[in-house]
Amino acid sequence: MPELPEVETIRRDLLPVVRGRTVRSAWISPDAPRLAQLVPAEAFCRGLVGQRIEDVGRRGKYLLIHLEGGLTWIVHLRMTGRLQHGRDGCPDDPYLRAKFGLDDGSWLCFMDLRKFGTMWLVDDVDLVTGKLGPEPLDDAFDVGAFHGALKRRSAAIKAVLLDQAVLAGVGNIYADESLFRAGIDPRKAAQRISRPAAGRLHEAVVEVLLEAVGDRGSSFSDYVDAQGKAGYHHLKVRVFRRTDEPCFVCGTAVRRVKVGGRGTHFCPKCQRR
DNA sequence: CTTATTCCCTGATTGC
DNA sequence: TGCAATCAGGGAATAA
Repeated sequence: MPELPEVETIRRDLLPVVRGRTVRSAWISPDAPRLAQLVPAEAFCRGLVGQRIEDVGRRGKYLLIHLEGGLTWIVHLRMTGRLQHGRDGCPDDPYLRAKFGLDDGSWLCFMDLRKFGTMWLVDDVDLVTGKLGPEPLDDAFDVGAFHGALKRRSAAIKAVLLDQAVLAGVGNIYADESLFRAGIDPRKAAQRISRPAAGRLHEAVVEVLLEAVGDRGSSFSDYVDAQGKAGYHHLKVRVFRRTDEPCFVCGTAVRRVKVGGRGTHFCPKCQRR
């Protein structure tokens, strides 16, 4: 499942191969009717053809392909979406939902088993990303403001970490990993997190995300980078999907519970309420 | 404003 | 073994 580190890896992969390229053709599969947002697929494709790619950015889990002339092509991969660059065409994949031909003969290929992925073509990025919280790897991710946001929420800290309006880009994997590193029980009410604990969590989120970016993301199931290769960070996780396996710190069996409707993994000894 | 629940989607897993 | 029910989860929509 692509979270901030996975989307950032794709951004970095795509930037040098698509910058300066012009979209020559666009196709969206009729079996992916929800892929193009706001406008029908045909209008979306028409709007994209002829556009030159100026830059590739990211906001949270959203990939921002900035086009010359002010439009931005926004891609969200959700659960199983993949965005790959093909030198001479797209992979022969039954879940290929869209493909975009570039003026150097290469292709941008979008695969998505579960069809949750979405794209927008907008002149105002804020229309899509306006409600997102701070970027955890920017200076804008301030400890004091973070603790203040937690103070206002009675929900479990795990659920609040997943709220993109509090913090942009953290999903299930990195929420569990960050809480483990900070030694906080994921079920603890966010408003009961002390200032020192909020400081530890702030630091843990940044560390975990930086390490995962360095490892080119985690490939638990579907995620691959823009070349179709897996990341490495799933080999290093401490709790995520390690149910009943021993904690690397204390040996206690990792527990799995549901928090905010999401599978949640933690060490009952290292992470206390 | 908040929180909890449902939905989208399909392959993998679980249960009888 | 076989088939149906459940699970996985990001985020939008909806209910309360």
